[in-house]
Amino acid sequence: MLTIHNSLTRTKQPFEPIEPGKVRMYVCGMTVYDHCHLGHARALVVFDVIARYLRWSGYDVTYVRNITDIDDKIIARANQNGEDFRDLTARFISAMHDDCAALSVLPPDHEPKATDAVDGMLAMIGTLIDNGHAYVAANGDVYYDVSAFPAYGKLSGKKVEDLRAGARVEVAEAKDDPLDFALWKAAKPGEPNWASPWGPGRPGWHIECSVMSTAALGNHFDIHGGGHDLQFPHHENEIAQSEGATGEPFANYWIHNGFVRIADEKMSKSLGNFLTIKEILGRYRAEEVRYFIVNSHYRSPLNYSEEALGQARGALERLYTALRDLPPDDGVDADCRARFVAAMDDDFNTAGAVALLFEVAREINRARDTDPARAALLGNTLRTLGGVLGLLQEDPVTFLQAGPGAADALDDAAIEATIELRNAARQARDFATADRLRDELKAAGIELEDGAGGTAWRRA
RNA sequence: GGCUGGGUGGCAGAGUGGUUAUGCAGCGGCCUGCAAAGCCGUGUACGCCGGUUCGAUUCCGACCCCAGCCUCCA
Repeated sequence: MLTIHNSLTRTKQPFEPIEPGKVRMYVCGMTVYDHCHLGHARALVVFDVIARYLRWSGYDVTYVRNITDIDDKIIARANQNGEDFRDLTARFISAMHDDCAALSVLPPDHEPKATDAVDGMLAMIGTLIDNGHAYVAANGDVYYDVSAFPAYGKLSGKKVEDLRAGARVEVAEAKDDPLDFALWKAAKPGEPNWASPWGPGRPGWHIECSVMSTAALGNHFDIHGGGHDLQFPHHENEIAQSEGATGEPFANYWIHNGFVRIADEKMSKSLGNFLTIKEILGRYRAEEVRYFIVNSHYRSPLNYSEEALGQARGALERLYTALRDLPPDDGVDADCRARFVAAMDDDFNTAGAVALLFEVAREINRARDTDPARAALLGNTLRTLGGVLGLLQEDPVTFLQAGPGAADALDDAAIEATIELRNAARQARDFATADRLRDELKAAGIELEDGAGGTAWRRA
């Protein structure tokens, strides 16, 4: 039985989909004005794993992850570059897709863009005005009236009075209440804009997600996810908009992933302490990054460090080494599967699931010589369960020989030629020469392993 | 200040009212010409102080410290 920690209730609860066997899930995606950083990678990977696991568990999953392709930052960046905002966003959407592919993040079923959903936003804003949840301000903006939604604060645990007490003073106050937020922003000169009943303008950020989610999944759906920083105000506002407009409950389960930290601080654009996915992939393999993310619980803070990524490399080497030289098999060991499921069913405990992977690897190594059939079965088990986490899908020898990915001093042919020379020396019991050749390779980053079937090598 | 979530062995990171997490690194052994890989063994970890209990890292209370949100943010 799958249990999920629901941000809405702040408790772990059994997962019961609205429609048996089906899961409808919406996750807030990227605002595309720059390259994705490691924090984005975590969100991408976390929800990718959740979608993969739900599917593997037998659910018919509809996974929607949006793209915010119009907002203040996009406009500012496009102006700064002197280009049309559409060119800017097209470029970064493409870059994001490259990052996703590198990290084995599967495409969602739908990936709606805000600029394609403006009609729906106009409709929802109209409904909110009509039913008294929103108002048109003197400056042409349309605001949501927080006081008309008594449940406001239920997701974030905040009280309206507290928020009002802490509210910052706004310049040029057009709102009735500092807590009210923009649904529609009247166009300023030179800004991209769309026609609306309230004059030309553009949508507020929060309304986008209310509209794109319900358009794809219906008014009431199962899971809504996103980064922990979106919980307030973004997700709180989505609830207010959607429930205010439809009168139906919005999402049943809210899932928020924790941040990536660097030196005990949140990694973010605004702090400027971020590493882009591309930068990291220049130094570490994508699978190492993915392992690093999946090796901790999705709600915990994840501290970035060189050492942690280095440990991911060692861990994956162990797993792939166990997978090497096994006969094919298409079975999955029932006991291992059950233990994997028990971990994942406990609020997607990927760290516990990864621990099980290592136990399977040890069993393979034990059975390898004594019970090859069992080793083969466990090998397929390891590969299959790893695959649910998006890991261990490469050919083991390819993975081990590929090394860290930096430019290599020696190519494969040179390595193999040296190994042949060395083995000839070993044959002649000229161990001094053999050891010298091995030392040369080691100096070039190549580790040798003499086995019954010959000499294997890998880049360390 | 209000509201969230944390503090686990050298590092990373799960979990539990009493019995081995797991990985990386280390140490000893086996294997090996020697290594490597692998296997076996090996670490009196659970922020501090009280309380409940036969027994608490695990429950309760106070305290200290850290991060996040309250402004754009995965």
